[in-house]
Amino acid sequence: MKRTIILYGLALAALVFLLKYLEYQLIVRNRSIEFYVGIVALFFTALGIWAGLKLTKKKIIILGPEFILNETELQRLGISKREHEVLELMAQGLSNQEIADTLFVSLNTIKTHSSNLFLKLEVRRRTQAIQKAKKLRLIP
Amino acid sequence: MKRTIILYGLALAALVFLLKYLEYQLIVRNRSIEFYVGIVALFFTALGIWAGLKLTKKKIIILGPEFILNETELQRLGISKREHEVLELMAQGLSNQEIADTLFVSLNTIKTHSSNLFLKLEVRRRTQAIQKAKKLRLIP
DNA sequence: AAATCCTTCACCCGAAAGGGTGATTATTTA
DNA sequence: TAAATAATCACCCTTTCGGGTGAAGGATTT
Repeated sequence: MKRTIILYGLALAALVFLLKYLEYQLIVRNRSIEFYVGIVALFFTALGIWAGLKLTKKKIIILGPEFILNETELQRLGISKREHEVLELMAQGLSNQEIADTLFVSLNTIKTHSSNLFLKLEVRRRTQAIQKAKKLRLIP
Repeated sequence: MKRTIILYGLALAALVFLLKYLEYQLIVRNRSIEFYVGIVALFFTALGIWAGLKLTKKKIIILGPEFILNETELQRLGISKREHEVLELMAQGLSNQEIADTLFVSLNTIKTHSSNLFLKLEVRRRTQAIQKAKKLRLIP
């Protein structure tokens, strides 16, 4: 930030110098006004681009990756709501028994859901299922 | 992109108009050159800022989150190189047997490594280990 | 009403994962 | 040199996972 302020100061100093120099040139030599105006235009266009870059850089870096559920893929794979719930809890590192307790159903039910999930996701292990589900943006 | 080109064209047209207008003003009225140069400077600074914004916007949005290994945390937890390797393969959804085959060691060795990993990461399952390792930026 | 889908649960079995203990070898450190 | 650390492997045992099959009840669709 300090550097930015210093550079702005230098740019203003350059502006004063440029104006005085052009004024001198206009008297000594005989060139059209457009020529000098063109130079000023070029100089300040460059200055503006630089300023524009400075202004945006930091703002855009703040942008974090936000999760948007890919419902299209969810439907394409035919994953039901309950299966999706199980998938989410699975991704949170819960065991089948813990998932069963969380959803108030039996362990066998969760086993059925997870087996169906593996078939639909075309994987063999829960770690792979989590990986693939994250890749397809089915879970955060 | 088309809009940008059109706007650039409009800006150039405005430049020509501005120059001619200033030329006329310089003859009819009696103002200093600095005044007109100042106007041009302002105009092109604004134009430059706008151009700068246009140029950066799309390029910077492409920036994805890049992985920087948290070696401090790695040392704090006392995770060795080999254990870290196993952790990475684990996160890729490989089974212990597959990890053993990849690293050309026995299944028992991988079991030892993974057990030590779970102790150091204070977790009970590999899914939790992967979760925690990602959170601590030990793996991508 | 019949077909389909979702959810639930059960049983069996084998494979994988995880916990504990102990041991060897090489490298590094004190 | 002795101690500590890292990597390797083995054996035993329990828990968890995953595959296969079957089935019952409810909701939706045809």
